[in-house]
Amino acid sequence: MPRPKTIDRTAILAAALDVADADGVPAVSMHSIAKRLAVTPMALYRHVANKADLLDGIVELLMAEIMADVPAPGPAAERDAWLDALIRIADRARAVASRHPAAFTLLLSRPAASAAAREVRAHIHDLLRQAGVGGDHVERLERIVTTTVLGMAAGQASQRFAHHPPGVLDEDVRALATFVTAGIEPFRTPAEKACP
Amino acid sequence: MPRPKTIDRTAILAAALDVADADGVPAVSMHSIAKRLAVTPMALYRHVANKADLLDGIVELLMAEIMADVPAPGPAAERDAWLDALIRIADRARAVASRHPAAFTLLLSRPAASAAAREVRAHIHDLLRQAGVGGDHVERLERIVTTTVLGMAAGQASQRFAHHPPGVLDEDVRALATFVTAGIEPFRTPAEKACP
DNA sequence: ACCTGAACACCGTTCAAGT
DNA sequence: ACCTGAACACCGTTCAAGT
Repeated sequence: MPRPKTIDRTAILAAALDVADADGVPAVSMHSIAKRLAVTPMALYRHVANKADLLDGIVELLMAEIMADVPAPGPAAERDAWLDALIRIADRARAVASRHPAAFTLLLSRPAASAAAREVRAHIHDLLRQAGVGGDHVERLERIVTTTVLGMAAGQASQRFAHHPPGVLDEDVRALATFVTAGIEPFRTPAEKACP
Repeated sequence: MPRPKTIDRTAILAAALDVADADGVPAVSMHSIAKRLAVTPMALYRHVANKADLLDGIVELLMAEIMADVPAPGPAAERDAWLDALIRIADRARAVASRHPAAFTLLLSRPAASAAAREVRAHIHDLLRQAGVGGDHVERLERIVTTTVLGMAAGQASQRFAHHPPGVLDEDVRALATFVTAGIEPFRTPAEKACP
């Protein structure tokens, strides 16, 4: 006579994200999550392999949240559509970072091997190809661009740049877009380059 | 009759870095460090405020190691000297990251407010000014460049990019240099720009 | 001044047991 | 199948005590 299921992996990850948002990543523990779900710590091990798996689950959740509502890249409907799409993903990353400032740091400290992470990578590969980036540079450039965008979002959200005056964030975002766009330029096929 | 001093902050931080290198950041604990120093955990609290202070100390150590042997920027002895200097700092960051892959992640998750961190920042500010970056963009661009360089070094060292084929690291480094150089370009004064 | 010892609430994870 | 309970070694940090 099997018991009714009271928790599942989704509920556990959601609770973990709640704890991280409320009390920081160090407060994320099997005990604290279990308490929040009104369950014994050991009950979690039926749905989560161990704590590392749990943290990776949070990363997966954040990645999925970044990609939510981002349409798959069409066949380059308009010229420079790739740039708009890239900026939209960066904006979403910033939004997610400000909603989950503490948890967001995990994105840079853990390998991004989940399905959601691979989806984000594949998406950006497509965009870079549309931008005319040569095949052997696509993955390399994706790593660089992703690191820069996620790193800046994490840094702003987690107060790593606490020393700099607030209120200039908009300008920071614009500068980042300019930086990334110009940084990609040398990797695009000559046909796309312009020099007035 | 005061006791002879058996440990100091420097020894504690060195031991902490050893533990992180050997067994990962999660293994860095007051107990594990104390055991390594043949001392009671409580003995550490005379030299370190708490665990957060200890982790910040590791960041300080890594920053100092990055800046070791990097000469202060002279008055722009040669044109494009700034680029060589910037690349040298990035190379040193990569070297430190590969020596301390686990601990290096801390650089991106904790505020860089130590004296050593401020020194690195000031150094890069000077280099960017030499490159002709306008005053109101210098700090902004330093944050972007630092995030990109440290983020890539951390990602490579900590296997965050484990999915990509090994052995292409040299090409990755060259691409990163190209990307950063081109990304800075739009922020330089018109006099320095060239367009064949 | 500097370190020890005992103690606290908390942590990840195990094993065996209950329904 | 799913959860509980007791137990383990470990964790950060306190307080009072030793030299």
